[in-house]
Formats: sequence, C-alpha cells, structure tokens
Amino acid sequence: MKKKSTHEQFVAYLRSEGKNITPERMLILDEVLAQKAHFKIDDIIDKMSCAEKKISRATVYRSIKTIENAGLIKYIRSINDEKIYEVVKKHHDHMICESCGKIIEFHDNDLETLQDAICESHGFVPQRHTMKIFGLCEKCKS
Amino acid sequence: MKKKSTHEQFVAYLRSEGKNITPERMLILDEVLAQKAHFKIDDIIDKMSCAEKKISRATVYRSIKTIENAGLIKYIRSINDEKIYEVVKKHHDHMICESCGKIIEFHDNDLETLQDAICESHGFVPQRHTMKIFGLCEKCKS
DNA sequence: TAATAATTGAGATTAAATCTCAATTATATG
DNA sequence: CATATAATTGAGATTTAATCTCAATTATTA
Repeated sequence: MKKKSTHEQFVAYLRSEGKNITPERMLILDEVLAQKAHFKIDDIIDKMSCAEKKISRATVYRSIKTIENAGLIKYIRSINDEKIYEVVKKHHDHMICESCGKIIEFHDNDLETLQDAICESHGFVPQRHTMKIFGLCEKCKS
Repeated sequence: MKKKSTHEQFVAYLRSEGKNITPERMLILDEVLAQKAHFKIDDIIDKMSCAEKKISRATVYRSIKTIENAGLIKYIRSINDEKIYEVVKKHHDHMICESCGKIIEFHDNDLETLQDAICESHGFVPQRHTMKIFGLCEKCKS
C-alpha cells in the first residue's frame, strides 16, 4: 500500500469536495512544498507574483486556505502574532526563541499520553492541540 | 507581607515605567477586572463608550496593551482567531470546545515538570508556554 | 463539443489595530 | 501652590491582513 504523495492527497481532497483541479492551485501547492520549514503567506505571494505564470494575491489567499482545509498545512502564531505556516508532517509541538525567533519542533510521547489522561479526567475528548514554549534557544541563552 | 492588589500592581508598573496614572487607565483596569472570566476587547470598548466617563477606542486599545505589558492580562486565540483576554492568575492551560467554544482552564504539575525536562534536553530555557487542546467538552461530546 | 458550474484577477472593501496631532492632563520642581 | 515639561487623550485617518465583488475565464460533466 503506497503512501499517497502530497499532490495526490490534495487532488483527492479537491475531488471529494467537488472543487476543480486548477493550475493555480497546483502551482501554489508546489510553491508551498518548495518552501523551507516555516513560511509566511507573503513569501508565496511574492513568488507567485513574479513567477512565469503570475497568480494573484486573492488566489494565493484562497488556495492557501484550501490547502489548509485539506489538512496539508497549518500555521502557528509567531512572537509578533504573524501567521507562520508549515507543511503538516507528523504531529509535533514548538519551542520558540524569544530572542532570535528560531522555531524548534519537538515531539514527546509521554507528553501526549499525559495530555490525554488530563483530558479524560475533565470529561474532554481531545482532537488536536497546540503547544508553544517560549524561551531562549541554545545560542541565545548565554 | 500583604499581597499587592491588582490595582497596586498596576500602579507600581506604571511608576516603574515612568508612565502617568490616569483616570482612563484606572477605569479601564476596573472594567477589565469586572469582566467575566474571558472577554474581548470590544466588550471593554462598548462599555467605555457608553460609560459615565466616555473613553475612546484608541485609549482602550492603548491601555489594554499597557495592562498586558504589566503582566496583568493575556490573551489566547479562539477557534475563529479572535483575541480572547483573561486576567492572569496562576498559570494554567486551556481546553477549547470546537463545538460550543467553551474554554476550560486546567493545570497539571506533572505536565509542567515534563515540559521543563523536554526543554532541558533541547538546551532550551523555557520562560512561558501556551497549550491549547481542542476537542469536545462534556456536553458536546455525546 | 456545448452547457454549467467553479475559479480567477483586479481592485474595492472590511475589520482589527495603530498612528497622527492638536488639545488636555499628570507630574516634578521651585 | 503655580508653572513648565512631558505624557496622554480623542477623533478621525491610516495601516495591514484578509476577504469580497463581479465580469471574464476555465474546468468539468454530459
């Protein structure tokens, strides 16, 4: 059972929602996947506005939201409250350096287990969570 | 050693920053403290714009930011990305119901300890964190 | 291939938050 | 207490991110 590529996942999502598969959407997905770990929507808008095939700001906003709804990207809020997007891989949380803005991804099974237990004791059914730890990274702490 | 009231804390903060103690600031702090657990800035703006002594929108925004900088209030983002303020009491995290929007505050010492340990293993010095668990509350889960 | 429905681009619009600047007010000082 | 100085306020203008509008274009279905 081969794992679906992100492209295939997106196409499947579009079909399931009765949405059209347009070059604009696919090109924006390409650009998203070509980004470094974390990116802002303006990074994509800038690229698309001077690309071979120019794509408008409105369409970038619309497509990013579609890709987000497809569960392929998500965002966290930076220190300045900007939306910082990232491609959704396996679940992880974030440490954010207050000094240099560096974002460190981490995952810890014990943490997840503990969270589930806490939810259960509150009669709460967890579906997803976000955790951001702010502080100083290795470089900035000294 | 009596614990300082929130008013006293705010006054102390203003003095320490060389800021003036104005009726507008103190009235906005009063209104903030009179709010229910979670409130939006528009709740305060609405109150202040039809209060005995009217205070402008700009001043509410400015004072809320000052009170926030004083460490007396903070905000989390709701499901719709709105800023939801709350008075800072002892540290806690949040569960947010995706169905009814209910916000549950919780605190767990093991969780905090575990977080610190994880940070240490990354050479990261934690200063504060936010954790939001989204899911379904007791009422909405059935 | 034609009919239908969805999407796009460009600029207008919205909403939250901030800024501008003249008028007002708090504070420090003699 | 009176005054000089600096900080703050109000009102509306402005900014910024994001969304909306609608005619023109394009994808999809039959």
